[in-house]
Amino acid sequence: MGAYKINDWQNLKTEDINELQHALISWFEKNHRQMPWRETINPYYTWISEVMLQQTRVDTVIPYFLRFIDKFPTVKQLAKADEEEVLRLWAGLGYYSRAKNIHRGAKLICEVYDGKIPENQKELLKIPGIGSYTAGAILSIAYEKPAAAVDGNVMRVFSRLFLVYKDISEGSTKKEMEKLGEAVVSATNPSAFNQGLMELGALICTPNSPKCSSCPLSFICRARRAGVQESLPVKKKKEAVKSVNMELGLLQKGDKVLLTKRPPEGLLANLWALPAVEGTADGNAGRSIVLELQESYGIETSDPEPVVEKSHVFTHMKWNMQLFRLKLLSMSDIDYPEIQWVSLKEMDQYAIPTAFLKVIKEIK
DNA sequence: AAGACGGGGTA
DNA sequence: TACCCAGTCTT
Repeated sequence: MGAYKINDWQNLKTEDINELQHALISWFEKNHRQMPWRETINPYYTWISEVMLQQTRVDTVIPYFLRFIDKFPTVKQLAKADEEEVLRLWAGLGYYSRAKNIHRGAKLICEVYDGKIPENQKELLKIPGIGSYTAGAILSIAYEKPAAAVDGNVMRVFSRLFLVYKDISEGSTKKEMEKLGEAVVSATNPSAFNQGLMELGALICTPNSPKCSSCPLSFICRARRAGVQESLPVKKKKEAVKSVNMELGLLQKGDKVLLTKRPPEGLLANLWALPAVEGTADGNAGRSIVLELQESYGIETSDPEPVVEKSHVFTHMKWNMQLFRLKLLSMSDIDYPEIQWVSLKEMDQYAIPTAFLKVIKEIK
């Protein structure tokens, strides 16, 4: 069985494409899951939900989406919000640059497009946080335009349907998949077609143990015919995660804990967290965090007392967190906006990443 | 082209 | 533990 060549699809018969479209769309109409952003057609809802869904599961997104549109029902209200508030509603969802981008995007849409989300790819791609996938999703789902919306699910489905052995982690493969997506998308119902591909990838054409016996497209699936569905798509192995050592300081005043706002760039940017210093795990355990608090905020403390050591694994990084209890001796009178004493009850008023929330709650 | 960037589910 | 995922931006 030879590898599929993408150009083969340009030779596909119109009837075959029609058959694919019809089978997929009718399957989607019958079998799709209910989601809050599917109840009405609202480009703002499509935009917010698609950004939240980037690298994130539906079940995780739903409560965040509902809170978000409740607080910011329109683009204009989002544009007027404080970034701090946007970030607070995003806390726990991960990839926090998405929150920053969506806020910047709302301002741009209000300033340049009078609060209306653009209807063409060129303008959509100018909005921070919208790349080729999200632009295609908005065009097809919110505006019924026959654009491709190719994400990881769709690449998996395509690689199996058309027996594509090219590595899907390569940029060139994604480009070819998008060409393919444009070639096969339904002109009459691009929304159901694109969502159908993704829903199929999520429910039937899963990464492991695909449920081919329930698949509405098994009759045209070349991987299924060849019996190789389990070994597709081809994807380059990821590098091993690198380890990062981090010292955390635990300072308590009554029932309050000291939190610091993280720097505006890099990991967990702009979120509130325990005071942290990266890159040290040596014989002088805890010394760096004492120094950091002294130099940055004029906080004098007693010697560090080890409390707990925890590791937290991110996608490509393993944090080794060493937590030290520090007794507060004195503080300067200067009011630093980037440090706060916060009680456990007040924590939900701050954008605190899950990794830190877990540590803090464990201590209390 | 490669690296940075969270978190939760699953085996 | 290791791998997976409804991606985008920066370098």
